[in-house]
Amino acid sequence: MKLQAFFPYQLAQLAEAVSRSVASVYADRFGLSRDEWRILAALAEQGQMQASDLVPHTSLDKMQVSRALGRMETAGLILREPSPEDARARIVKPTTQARRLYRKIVPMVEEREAYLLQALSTSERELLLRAMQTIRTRAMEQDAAQ
Amino acid sequence: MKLQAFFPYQLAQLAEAVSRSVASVYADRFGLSRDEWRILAALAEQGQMQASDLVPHTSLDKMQVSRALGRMETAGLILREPSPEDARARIVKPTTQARRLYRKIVPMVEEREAYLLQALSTSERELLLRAMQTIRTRAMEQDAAQ
DNA sequence: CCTTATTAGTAACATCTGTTACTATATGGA
DNA sequence: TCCATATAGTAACAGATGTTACTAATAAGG
Repeated sequence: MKLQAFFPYQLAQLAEAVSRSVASVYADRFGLSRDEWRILAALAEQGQMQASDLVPHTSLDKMQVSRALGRMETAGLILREPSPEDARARIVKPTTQARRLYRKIVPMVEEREAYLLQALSTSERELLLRAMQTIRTRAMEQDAAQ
Repeated sequence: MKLQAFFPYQLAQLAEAVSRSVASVYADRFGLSRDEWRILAALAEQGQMQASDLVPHTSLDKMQVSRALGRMETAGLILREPSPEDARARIVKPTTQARRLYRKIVPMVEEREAYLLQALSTSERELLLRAMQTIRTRAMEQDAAQ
């Protein structure tokens, strides 16, 4: 078997390169971790929600969310208020600063995304995204089987 | 911006799902980490080499290689002998046990790989791989620019 | 109600990982 | 030859991450 030709290996390489490329926007320039960036995006898109709702929106686990929120609170990016509906939960709200930061980052990462996909035609892009979805479903089937 | 539709996010999800799926073979069943698996594959394919040569063959950095080799030596998967050509380096050789393990794992991960790609036609698969290569090149351009 | 199970969130510990820097050896000019 | 620079490999520290388990609060069934 040739490792270099092994699909999961190639995919890991690609994902790492792309992740690094996008992180150079939100991490290097704005000091956000990937998890913080995801949470920022989810809150800016969806508005306030409690931490447990961030889990499905960001594909992070609850500990990653809890830690990222702690850092973001310190950095003044979020506020946490008691939930009137559930005394265990707290409502997470992005601050004005967070919204401003998000609006600053979005065009930059979108440009980066566009650049990466620019070499493909529209139909190639569509096929790529469909293939990714298909493969992901298959990959997840297996561990859902446990 | 919709996080769920953001290409780097989707790609990270896919890579994680695929990685998990393949790791369920070499990790859960044989106790290998991803790094150890890559080194095992490189050594089984290419034969003996020194640690620094494993770096380009596995896309790991030298510290990851050093640590994985330490564990693999303990586990009886490799031997390290002084290099006659360079007193700083040591030649890394897979043991018989390692080769046996590798031959056992290969068909299993290949089957898993085949399953993942089975839903695509040959031409779709080719396009996917080409697109992956193209995008990776673009993603790496940027940080090579520093 | 009441007791059992579940959920939200975090603490605490162990492990893993990234980074820096160090030792030993090798290489490449002046 | 000698000094500056580079390379192979690892140690050591700091910070990140995964796991377990805990507290507080809610839900669910008898």
